[in-house]
Amino acid sequence: MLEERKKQILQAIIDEYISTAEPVSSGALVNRHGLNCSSATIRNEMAELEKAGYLDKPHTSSGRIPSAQGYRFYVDELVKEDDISLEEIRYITSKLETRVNAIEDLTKIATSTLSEITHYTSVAIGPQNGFQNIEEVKFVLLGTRMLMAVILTDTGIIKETIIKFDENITEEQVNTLNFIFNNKLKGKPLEAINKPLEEYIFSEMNYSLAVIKPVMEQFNKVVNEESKVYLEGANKSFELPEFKSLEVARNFINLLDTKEMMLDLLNTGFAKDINVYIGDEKENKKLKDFSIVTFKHRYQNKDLGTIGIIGPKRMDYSKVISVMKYISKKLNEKESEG
Amino acid sequence: MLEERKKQILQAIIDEYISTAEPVSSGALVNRHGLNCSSATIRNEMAELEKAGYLDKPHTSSGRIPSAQGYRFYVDELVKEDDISLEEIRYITSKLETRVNAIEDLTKIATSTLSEITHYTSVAIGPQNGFQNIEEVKFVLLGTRMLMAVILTDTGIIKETIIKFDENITEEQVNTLNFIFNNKLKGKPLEAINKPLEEYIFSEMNYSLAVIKPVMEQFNKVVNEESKVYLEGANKSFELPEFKSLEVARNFINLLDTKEMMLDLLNTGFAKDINVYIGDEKENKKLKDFSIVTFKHRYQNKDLGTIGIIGPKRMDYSKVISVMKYISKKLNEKESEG
DNA sequence: TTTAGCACTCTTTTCTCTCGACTGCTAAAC
DNA sequence: GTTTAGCAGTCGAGAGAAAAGAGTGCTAAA
Repeated sequence: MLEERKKQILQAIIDEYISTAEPVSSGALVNRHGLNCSSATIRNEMAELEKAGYLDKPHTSSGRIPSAQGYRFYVDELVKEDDISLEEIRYITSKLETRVNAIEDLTKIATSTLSEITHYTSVAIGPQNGFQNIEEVKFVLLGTRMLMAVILTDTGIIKETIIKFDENITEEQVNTLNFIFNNKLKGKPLEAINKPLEEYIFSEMNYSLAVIKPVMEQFNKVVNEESKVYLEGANKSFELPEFKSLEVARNFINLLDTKEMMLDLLNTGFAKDINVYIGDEKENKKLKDFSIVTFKHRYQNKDLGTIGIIGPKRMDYSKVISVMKYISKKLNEKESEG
Repeated sequence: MLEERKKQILQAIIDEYISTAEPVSSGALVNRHGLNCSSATIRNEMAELEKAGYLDKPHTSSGRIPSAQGYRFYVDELVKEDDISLEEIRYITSKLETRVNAIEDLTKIATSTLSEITHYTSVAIGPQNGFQNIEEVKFVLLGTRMLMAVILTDTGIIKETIIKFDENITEEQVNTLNFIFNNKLKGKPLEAINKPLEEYIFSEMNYSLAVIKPVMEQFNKVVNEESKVYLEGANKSFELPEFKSLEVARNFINLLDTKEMMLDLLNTGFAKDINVYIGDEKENKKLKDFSIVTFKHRYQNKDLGTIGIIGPKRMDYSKVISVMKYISKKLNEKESEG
């Protein structure tokens, strides 16, 4: 709907603003981007782009900055999705080739690599419990009054928890627990660990309450606990000019430090492979100065967690999206091998 | 060595500065603290305290602020060690009564409680591996090609790790592993997991390399991995006036974000129960504007980790030290019970 | 030894002025 | 019809000056 030249100019303005963080003037555009017209022509076009809502002006006699709508158009239509160098590809590949034993470690490596390459702050959370099925449950006696329970799910995520008892536990009791829980839970979603199960075991199995009660309590905790938030490169954001504003810096810290907020931000809205939320598109006032880009760490359509970047609205979307696409692809390949 | 009145005045100045963050004038002291003399007298005393090195003056016509030496004297001689209310005692007690299964969880609860009460940023790390002895090692088969190894130490810390294999593992092999490792490691310090052990098992036990190699690799990782840094209330610090300075804020973020630095800060120097490092007393330029107060989470002289507070030099030492003392005591009682 | 009083110092705030960067518009050129 | 040169007008950033205010140090008296 925008004429070709308007698109070009809009792209040039946003690119310029992304790299300088300063309002962009008509003169600067003509100088630094190969546009075949004069600054006066640019000024006319800019005025129209502003009228159409793609640009803002901090004050009458200043250059233009992109509006929220401008960024949105840029992300939807103008972004380069292969803005990634050979060197970066090599670096990512080498990082992701690290042999890991726990799948969460792979998410962590991907997250820190993402931050290293983009120089923004990256975050990750594990998968939501809801979408995981139990493959196996194992109880192990530690000492005489302590059990470790290990729950293996079909995503490869392993949850382990420790259960303490007031009386000694026998090997036989451990075996019974193993039998009961595998019998009832194998193949079921994690949510099968709930009150009805507890009641069933109490009544039908007629099994010692002193043993089963602490186990169920702890299992419930594991199922209901929030996933951990993994954060990388928080300090990098503080080098950016927008963080000179105390309010912006404080909002940022607040955001990162509020686990519920991070979980909420990373857990909603996955219409596309890569999802971009510009400013307060997520209806969160604290986000007004920031953008969030997320993708799901997936394997065979199983959710292994969410990885994201949180940075200034003026973030290098092309680079971030390109790198994410590549990492996402590599993660998938990696899983398939092993 | 300081006359009584000088001490009183120094205390009043530091108390005042701690609560206002503004240079303290002679007038303000007379008004707000019950000193039986005029502002002129105070001015004379202040001049002497400054000459003796306890106070600084930002500029000729301003009030005084404590110098590093002033804070040091305050912490060593003037601090109130029971600056804790009944309400706070109740809150701490209730928090620490939470039944936990893993000891690390207790450290975490203590850390977050500390931050909640003092309103400063608190940090914690687990114990150093060096001081722990192995009580038991257990291998558990998960699926067909995966083992979980659990190492139980005498501090109650449980380390678990996952080991993946390229070929199937039999129950018999698991039993052999359990036998070998318990045999060699029970009662030994964690560091017994090292090259010589590996070589011994290779040569003397003549046990399949395909099995033992991944196990030793993963064990080595566990023994050598750095402890996790647990952080609570980073955003609270940003409400403080000193964080209006961009440089201070940046240094702070940098500090918290650099794991090695945090480990270093929390792992050295435990002459007393509670250790206070004012400004760059720890020879770290980044700390110039901050103070750190730490204590060891101990049980029967076993190190269960370190808990600390990192805040502005102008921190409420009396409150921080009092709360820490109480939490430390409670942690000890708690362990003794159960 | 303490205190009142006052001159002096230095910061903070406010105001004004100038400089410079851009824009928007008009009128001419293509 | 579109593009461009030119120029008036707008606004912010920065420099300086001036005034206000907070506090000290010193002197001399209590």
